[in-house]
Amino acid sequence: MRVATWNVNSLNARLEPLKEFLETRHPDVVALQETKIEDENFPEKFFKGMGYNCAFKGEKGYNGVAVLSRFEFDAVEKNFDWIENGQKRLIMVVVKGIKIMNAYFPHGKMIGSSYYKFKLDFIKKLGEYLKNYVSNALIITGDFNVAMERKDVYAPDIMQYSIGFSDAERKALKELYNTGFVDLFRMFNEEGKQYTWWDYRANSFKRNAGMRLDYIWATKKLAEKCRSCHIDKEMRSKPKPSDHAPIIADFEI
DNA sequence: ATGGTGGTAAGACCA
Repeated sequence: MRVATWNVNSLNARLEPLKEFLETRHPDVVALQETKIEDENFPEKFFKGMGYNCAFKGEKGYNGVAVLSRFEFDAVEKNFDWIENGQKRLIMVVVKGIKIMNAYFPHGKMIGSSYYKFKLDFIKKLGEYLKNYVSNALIITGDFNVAMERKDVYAPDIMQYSIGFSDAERKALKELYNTGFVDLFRMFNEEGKQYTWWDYRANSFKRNAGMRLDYIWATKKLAEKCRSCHIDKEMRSKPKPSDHAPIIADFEI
């Protein structure tokens, strides 16, 4: 079973690259973030035609999450208003007996801002919710908007004072992680300078000035069945890319 | 590299 995640930065703008991704990578389940599309306009038939069932929750212009799956959904849960405060950031599905939480964490804007406090609160509440399920087969994936370690950012000494790598954000994410997850990418690759996001500006991709903000985490027993996990950097190098690269994980399931 | 680019939507806002 192949699971992927990708912040597409607008589904409409990324339909062609996403089509190519599905046709060449053959994922079974794909978690998408920043779809920026309301449910009535979601191109469900387009994906159905490619063999994917769709679960989605979106809004116009901002946020929005979706899951594409070759397997039937055993369940779809969208009611996380107490965590996301009306923003469309969380959708959870069950496929093949595995719970998959697809999350688009808040950006936080500026350290100390109300957006920042909302981000920290979001991570805390999400952790409290997922704690109930960590003894089972559970995946949390998506754009977490926080880099975990110094080697996950291109300039750690400077960036510890900027959004996405501040102490409080890293601490909050570490607490969520320590409830019982394994970072699948780090199971196979301990090297630094392995990023999932590069700013569109300032030639960041060519300079590899990026951050590792996107993850696929699995609970421990499920992680033991993971055979590979890599960042699909090629999708970031193509024309009209998202600013994020997909991540792909393969399970012996 | 404190400026840059890109998406949405029609002037800013968000990332």
